Amino acid sequence: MKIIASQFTPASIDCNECPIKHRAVCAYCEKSEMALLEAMKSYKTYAAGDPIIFAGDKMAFVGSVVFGVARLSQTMEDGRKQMVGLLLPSDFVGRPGRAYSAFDVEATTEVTLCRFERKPFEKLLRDIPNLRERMLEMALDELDAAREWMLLLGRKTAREKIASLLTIIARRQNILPDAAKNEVSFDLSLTREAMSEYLGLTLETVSRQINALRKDGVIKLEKKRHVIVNDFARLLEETGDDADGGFLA
Amino acid sequence: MKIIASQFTPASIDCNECPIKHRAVCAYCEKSEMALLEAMKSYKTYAAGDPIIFAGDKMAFVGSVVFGVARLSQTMEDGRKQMVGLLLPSDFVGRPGRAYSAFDVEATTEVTLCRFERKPFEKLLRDIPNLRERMLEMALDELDAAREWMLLLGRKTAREKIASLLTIIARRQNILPDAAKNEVSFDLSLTREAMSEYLGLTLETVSRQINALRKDGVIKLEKKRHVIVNDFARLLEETGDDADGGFLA
DNA sequence: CGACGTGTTGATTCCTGTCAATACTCGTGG
DNA sequence: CCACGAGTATTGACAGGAATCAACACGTCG
Repeated sequence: MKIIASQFTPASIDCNECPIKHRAVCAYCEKSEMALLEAMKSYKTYAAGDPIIFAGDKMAFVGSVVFGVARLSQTMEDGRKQMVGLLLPSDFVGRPGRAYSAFDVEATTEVTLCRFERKPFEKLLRDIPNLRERMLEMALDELDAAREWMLLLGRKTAREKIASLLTIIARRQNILPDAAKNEVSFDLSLTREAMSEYLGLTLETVSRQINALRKDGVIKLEKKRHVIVNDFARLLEETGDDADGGFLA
Repeated sequence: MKIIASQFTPASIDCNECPIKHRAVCAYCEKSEMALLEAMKSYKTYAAGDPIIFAGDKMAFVGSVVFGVARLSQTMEDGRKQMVGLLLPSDFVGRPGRAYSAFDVEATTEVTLCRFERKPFEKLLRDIPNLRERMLEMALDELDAAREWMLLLGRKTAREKIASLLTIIARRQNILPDAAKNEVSFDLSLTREAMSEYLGLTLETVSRQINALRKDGVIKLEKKRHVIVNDFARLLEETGDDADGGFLA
């Protein structure tokens, strides 16, 4: 058995110290409300590749991603697979008001969840306006993201899809380019296969297009998973999106 | 100028008589809460093809589709276009908490909206828990629908896409097949072009695949826009989805 | 070292897009 | 009444981009 970092993470975290407290579903809660959540939370860590929930399974809990990357996906009978959600720290897992999961949830890297049993959480959602408000806001944000993703899946070329994914990952890691230095670098926490599931491509096409972008000088690669972008504006052009759309939003 | 039906529809509707009162955003509201909404609502009708909001425009209002079909879509600089929402009666238009629309909204058929000014509506959303609860529920439902749609866009073949769209339209018009007679028929309120925007295809491919399904005896056509399905189970097989997935949900 | 997971690269196929010509439908106006 | 035109839909020929099938390279771990 591999030794994984989680074995050294504390069994629990003080909510005041929580790295996602400003963006998670609890972000708007007041002290007294936090106490209610804190009383019922528990942490669980999943190894990279482990399933968290299967589609059709009973959802006993919901929760927030604290560390790591998880993904939401759907699989067709013949094995075709499409990722439909990329869950980074502060993102919410599970759907209140629904007993069974419509999607598979898997850990992509090692993932730590802050979990709540579904039923009690749903009660808090009814009782705490601040919680429900944040939940609504997050759902609407995800809906917007899903719709951007639909444009990518339905209309973009393979090259544009790759460029778009790279900018999305760069943005979500908050490694936005300085006005001063236009260079960014970041890790792809996804394998080529995971990228292909995200983009609706085969992993071969992903590999080819990444290398095409490299050959064209749009990106540089280090160790296959680390990307260096010298000219972020150039990468943005390759996405097919409006030049400035992403930054004004 | 063409004479349109809307010129004969009443300027306002009593909420008690509203055809969407059980499913719209106001569905959970009590009498006193309905009164607040009723005081601020106004109706507006748009002709088929008319824009309702442009992406980037200030959103002065939000509202519910009462009659007709509208669509939410995104356009790339070079004209590629992807529909990202199909809005049928009771569906909500606009995003509370956001001043500018991220998407284009257009009337596909003639559409009547029950509109609320955005700012006052947002205040009610804060004040009326029943309203916020329904709003959250609708947002989560739309998110699930968007994720199903992503599977369609990313992984399904053209033929599967068409079959899927037909079942979606049949379901949303609540023309589910009787256990007794397995035959359903319904109108496509979408042009071939609108279908292509929904499915991430060209209109030529849509036309070809519809006719392929017809030649294979899966569907029959009347007047190009009316579909008759003799064997709904057969159509479901063509979608690529799990045979029973849709019905258990 | 060998096995496995991951990634790259090549040859080929085929589905869908593109370009183009031709019907069909429905109003409008001569 | 028929001709005309615009919008919608079908059909064909062809091209191209991504999928498929297959071989091989790289790194890590046992």
